[in-house]
Amino acid sequence: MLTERQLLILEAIIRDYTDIGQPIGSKALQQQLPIHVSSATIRNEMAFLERQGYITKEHSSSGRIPSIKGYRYYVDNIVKPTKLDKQSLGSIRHSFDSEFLKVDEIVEISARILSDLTSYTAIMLKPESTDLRLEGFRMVPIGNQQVMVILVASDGTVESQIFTIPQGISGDELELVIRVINDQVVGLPLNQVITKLHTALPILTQYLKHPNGFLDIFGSVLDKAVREQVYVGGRMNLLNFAQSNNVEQLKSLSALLNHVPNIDELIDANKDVSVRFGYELTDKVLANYSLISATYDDGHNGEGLIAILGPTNMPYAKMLGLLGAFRKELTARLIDYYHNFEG
Amino acid sequence: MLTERQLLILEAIIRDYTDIGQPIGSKALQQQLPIHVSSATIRNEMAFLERQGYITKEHSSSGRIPSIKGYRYYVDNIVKPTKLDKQSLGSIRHSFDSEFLKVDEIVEISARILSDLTSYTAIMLKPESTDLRLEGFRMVPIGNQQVMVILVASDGTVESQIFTIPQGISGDELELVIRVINDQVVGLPLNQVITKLHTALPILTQYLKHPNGFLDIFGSVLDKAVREQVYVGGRMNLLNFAQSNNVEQLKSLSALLNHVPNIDELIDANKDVSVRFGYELTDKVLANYSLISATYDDGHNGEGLIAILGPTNMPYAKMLGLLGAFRKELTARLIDYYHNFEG
DNA sequence: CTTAGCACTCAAATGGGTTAAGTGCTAAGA
DNA sequence: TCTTAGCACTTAACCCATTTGAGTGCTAAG
Repeated sequence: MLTERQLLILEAIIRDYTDIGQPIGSKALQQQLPIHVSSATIRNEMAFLERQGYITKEHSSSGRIPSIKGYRYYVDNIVKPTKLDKQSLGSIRHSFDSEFLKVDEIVEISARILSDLTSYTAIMLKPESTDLRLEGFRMVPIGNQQVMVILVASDGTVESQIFTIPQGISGDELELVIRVINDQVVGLPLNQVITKLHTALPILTQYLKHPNGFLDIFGSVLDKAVREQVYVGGRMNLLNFAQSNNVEQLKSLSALLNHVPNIDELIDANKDVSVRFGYELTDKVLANYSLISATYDDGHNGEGLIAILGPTNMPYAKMLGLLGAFRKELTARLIDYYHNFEG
Repeated sequence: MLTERQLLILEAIIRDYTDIGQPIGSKALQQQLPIHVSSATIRNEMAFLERQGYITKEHSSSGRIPSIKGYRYYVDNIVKPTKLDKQSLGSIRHSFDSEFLKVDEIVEISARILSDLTSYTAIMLKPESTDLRLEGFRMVPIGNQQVMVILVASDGTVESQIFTIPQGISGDELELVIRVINDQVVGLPLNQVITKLHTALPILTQYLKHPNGFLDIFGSVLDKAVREQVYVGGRMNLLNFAQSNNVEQLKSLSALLNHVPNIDELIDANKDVSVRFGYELTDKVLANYSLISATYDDGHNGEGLIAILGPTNMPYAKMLGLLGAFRKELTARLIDYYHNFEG
């Protein structure tokens, strides 16, 4: 158990270190602590904190830096999220303002807003759409030989795709295709639609199996609607915080962002907002980095994920405040979205 | 005028320098030149080339590196584009394979392919769509309160947008809107559509002017179709070739990519494939870098632009070969696209 | 015109000396 | 028992001189 003074010192070390990025010495601490003790006393306390594993040194005569245990203790027990400033809140709301945004776009925009506000890299996961059904199907003639195929899912998601009608299919045949699809697969869960079209409707296969035909269209469009999608904002912000002299590391981080793995490992599912340190993860690419994540629930699908990837020495108080507020705004915006759709 | 031997030496210097990135000395040249002369002779020739301004030194006793004049002479007079290898050609064709791609997607994919094949950064400009007309207009009911608005341009471009019907507009009123739009603005050039809707159809304004109403939809959708669009592939490849120790420069390059300026200055419009060196440009952000660009013509719109941004010491022979071949493939793909649309 | 030979140049690497920030420890004071 | 002044000690960072090696220009002979 840490004394009041030790807590003060640990917090000050972390706050200073996340500010200036340099090891913190006893004299620097002395000057800014609210209590007045000599630097020798602070050194004693620091030695204690080091024995307990909360801080560490870069070399035997350097100042102290927080250890992972120290960071962990700080984010779990000490930190108070900073209230988000009016201006940032305004810019979040402004970005969500348009009524025409689809869920995908809202999530994508979110990644950009977050990376802009933090100068770090933002990762957004769209909620996994389980038990979606195919609610509607339209086919709209566009040009001589083209139609637009439109699929509407039960959550209001709309996907569309232009499709060139193969030579030798008459209008009547198309009518038939449309009718059968409406009768047979509208209402089915999305993941059963393709199977049903493949197996249960042999009568259609002569049209459906045409190369590059309907089945491909359906497949790719359904895929788009169902697939768990990851949006990354501010990739280039890596340059702000990653060790820019180590190009190899920058590249592997960048590669990681293109293929975000093991989401479950990256978050603490028990909390609305959680902090994971790269050192705590098995994948050592993320050592030196820290992931602050929050879940959000749009009320219609599974949980989505918001995450900020930054250096281990992030200003956690500010980031946690920002992420918490953003989480609320996003959830409100999504609920509003579905409200519009249903109302 | 340069002698045969001087040409050989200049070419070898450039080839080696683009390979290894180090100044080239007389002995290294001696070993690989097809002619057999002493290093002293080569030194004499190098001194001559330096007096003429084709090569230069980093310091008084270093090997030689090409000057901009040397690069310019090389790309204008010496270089022979390397034939693209079968494998790369295959991967280009494979990426263009799907029949369902829209022009935007083809161009976007192009940026990715090019950056992957070169390890540099690719910039693609969609042809500016002048004199497009609005060829078709559809409105498809989707949910209780939503319709999908679909606009078809005369080149086959299709843009769509979900639209929530304002409260208090009846089905009959919507019918009226649709009919008037079909009668009055279908067939007009895209850039006149909005004006016409605004001014010449006061009868509709009560519906059209509704907050977040049709006019906004039309505006944003038309905008998407007309706007000159820039796609950038391989931003992260900057890390491969930009001076990675200079984070500031990386950022300004990255910023440049987000707002590609003065296209006309960047290309030599007289050639299918051209090379511009950053040092030749007024904007000094691009000093040290080189832009290989090619135009392409889809036969329906203005010219589009393909460009590769890399270091000044790029392997030009290979890059020119690649870009030339890519240009052909892309043009063929686009012609095929429009053929499908019209056929 | 070519080439061997040689003095010369300069960046990069190496290594010693100094500085400054910071520590741990000890002994005295409250 | 806790706090503090004092001091010896450690180490990265910086500076500066020296060495090394790759490469050049020039000269004189073939």
